[in-house]
Amino acid sequence: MTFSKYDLLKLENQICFPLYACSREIIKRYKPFLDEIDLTYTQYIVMMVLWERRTVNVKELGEYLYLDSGTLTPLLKKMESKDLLTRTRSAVDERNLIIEITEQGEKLKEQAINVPMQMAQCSALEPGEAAELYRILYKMLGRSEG
Amino acid sequence: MTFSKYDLLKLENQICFPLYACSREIIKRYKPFLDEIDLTYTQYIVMMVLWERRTVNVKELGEYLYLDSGTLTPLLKKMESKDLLTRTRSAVDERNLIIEITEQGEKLKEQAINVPMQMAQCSALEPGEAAELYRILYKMLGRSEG
DNA sequence: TATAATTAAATTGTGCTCAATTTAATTATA
DNA sequence: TATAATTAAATTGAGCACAATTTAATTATA
Repeated sequence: MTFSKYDLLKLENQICFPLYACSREIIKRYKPFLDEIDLTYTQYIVMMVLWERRTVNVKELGEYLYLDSGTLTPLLKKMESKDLLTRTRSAVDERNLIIEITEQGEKLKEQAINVPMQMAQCSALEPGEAAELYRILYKMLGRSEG
Repeated sequence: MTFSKYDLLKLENQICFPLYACSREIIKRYKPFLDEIDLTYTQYIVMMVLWERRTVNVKELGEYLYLDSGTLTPLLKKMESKDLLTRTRSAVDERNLIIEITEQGEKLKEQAINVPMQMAQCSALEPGEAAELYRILYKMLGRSEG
């Protein structure tokens, strides 16, 4: 077996590529389940934050989800028009936009409960592997946990 | 500690979310290095295939990269206009579009060689962790290797 | 061998994603 | 307290990503 400096440029030697491919493949697997509750994947993770916290501002939301206002602003406007959340300027500091879940948004949680269960069926990983994957990914993200 | 059926809906209990976030964060880290050789990340992985194989058709390329013609067609047209590759219908079967690397494209490999080296500096993972991550991701993708 | 079925790209339309810039509000400083 | 610096969202523009449909070529079948 001989090695070349070009080996580093082979697709099979990249760590980012399977990460990128895997992320998109799994999001595709979510699609049929998310279609049933009329959410895109990005809308779904926004709802996850709101189901836990009820209220959050755009900056915090962006930090949680690693998304910026260029992505979030139009997304949140669309979700507001779907009556999943409200957008209100903070009275204390008008630079901040406060996102709050609506009753409709809360209700959706009951239907969404089936999504992670259905997705779990799709995974080919052993529980230990999933845990290890989880740990490594959060290490890469530079957080100790979620 | 009490558990609820809603725990499954918490962002911190998802495996897809850190995958999705991590993928985008790493691609962002590539950007300054890829800017130097005037490639986007998607163009970079197309070039990786061409640096290894010189020639490939769109269907095969899509299988390697998990991308469809809706993504690849405009991408490849742009790369053709940058003189990185040529697009030619197969004489044997005109449904197939043959992508071939140009001399320019070959030359770019010399500059690109620095990209994986520079990226390696950015990684916070131990070699063993990177290997394990790699193994698990390809298992999820349903391939034995890259 | 006409017709039907299949296949490979291209096209269309929707929805992110992000860098860079702008706008408006707040805070720090001369 | 005016002015400068900082901050949070919004805006703009470029580039994917993908589902669904269309077009054109090839293969299978009646």
